[in-house]
Amino acid sequence: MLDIKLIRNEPDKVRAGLVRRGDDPSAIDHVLELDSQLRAIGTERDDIRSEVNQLSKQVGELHRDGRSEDASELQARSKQLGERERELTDRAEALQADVRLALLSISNLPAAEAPDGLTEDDNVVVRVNELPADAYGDHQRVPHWEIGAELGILDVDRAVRMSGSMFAMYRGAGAHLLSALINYGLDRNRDAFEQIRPPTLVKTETMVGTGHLPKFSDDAYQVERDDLWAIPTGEVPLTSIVAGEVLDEDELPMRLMAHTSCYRREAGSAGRDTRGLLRVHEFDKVELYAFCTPDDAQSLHHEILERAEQAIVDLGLAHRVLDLACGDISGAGARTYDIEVFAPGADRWLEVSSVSWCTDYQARRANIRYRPNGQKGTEFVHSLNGSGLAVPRVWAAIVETHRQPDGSVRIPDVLQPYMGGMTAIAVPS
RNA sequence: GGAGACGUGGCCGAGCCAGGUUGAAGGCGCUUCCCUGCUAAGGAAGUAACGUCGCAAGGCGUUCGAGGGUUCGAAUCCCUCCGUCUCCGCCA
Repeated sequence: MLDIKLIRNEPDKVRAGLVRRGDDPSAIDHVLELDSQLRAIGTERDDIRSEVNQLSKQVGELHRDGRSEDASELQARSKQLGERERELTDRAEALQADVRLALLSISNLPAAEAPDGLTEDDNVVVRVNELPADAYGDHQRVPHWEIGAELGILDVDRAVRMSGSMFAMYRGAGAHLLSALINYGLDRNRDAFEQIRPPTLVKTETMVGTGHLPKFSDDAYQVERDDLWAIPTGEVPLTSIVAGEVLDEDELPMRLMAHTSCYRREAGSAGRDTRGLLRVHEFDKVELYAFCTPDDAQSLHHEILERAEQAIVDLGLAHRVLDLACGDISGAGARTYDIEVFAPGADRWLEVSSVSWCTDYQARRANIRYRPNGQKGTEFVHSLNGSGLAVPRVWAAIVETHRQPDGSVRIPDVLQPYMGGMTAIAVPS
């Protein structure tokens, strides 16, 4: 969430930022109104509390001096003030909740460098490593679900039978390719990122802390009986690792990565992209994450982007990088790059990574701070996240791109060590 | 799942079942200064976060796992929840 002080001091700047996103700037006026009421009531309440504290202290002294009789008048007055105090506290708490709610619904301000525009058509293509349309042979123009069935490496039908639509099951070399991709994704970042294997079921308050609730409750799987939620992304536990903590500056930047399953109900996209692996309820992902000082944020942002991008390039896939327009950046982000790979069989670009710089927006909500060296006090950290590798779509792009005229699928060189030296997945005889 | 013990400031650890100058003793760590060929040792002072008011100095408020309750007043009493530890049971 945004800093209420920023909204107070520079409301026009905040409004301008929201307008760039296409959001309604009047939310700011609402917050300011609530905030000024809250402060007025808070001041009055604090004054009364102060008086009650004074009186109580005096009562204590009287009791100690053996003059308990003289205390009753003070006690009566204090009790009376207490009623008023309770009243004001109730109102203050209600207002506080309102302010927080209003604040939570306001998105992060886009970075100055983020491209203008409100829709995905305004996204700026930063880099393309695209082959001409006629570079793909007919053998590559086969969708992965057909290839998967032919080679016996992807069994959607049986997955659907046991779990319903939009679930998938990998078999044999297909499953091997899946685990290879995961290990490949982790190993390339092991030089700088600490690997985490977090829980994938988390408490309600954890989901709230990262902003995935209540806003996206329809899109998350809930285990009601135990009040747990299946994580929609590794970002949830990774953010929560240091939630509420004050870090030493020496601990920053803190770079974390995790391979987790991710669970999404995809409630808003029922009926869309239902074929194969384009959109599934449960998928594997290697997530890269970093907490850092504001000074380091932009260079880290580019580093994570480069790591995610290079992983795709080394797999021999056509890809492009988009600098998202203000209106297309998700709520917590100030600037986001998307990486898309081209899947020739499905004949479309697939988003495989979204690398976001969240400034201190996420940290403020999750209350993650650090102590700047040589200064007193604390500052909120900046947080960055990006998919190192979203497995199913990359799997799909590999299978389609590297399909050979004889129907076999060549394993990219960089993955062969992860598959016991296997160079291709052959057509069953 | 059953029985018990516990949860205090950056850390350790008093206080809690005698509720009132306890935002919290003492120690460690850290910062500054003094002493000192260097270092070590020693001495002095300082050392939470957040909110709010104020140009500032500073004032006020909140926080002793979380949330409620009792009271003029709660780290201290009561209730609920979360977590940790020990024992028993159960099970990968």
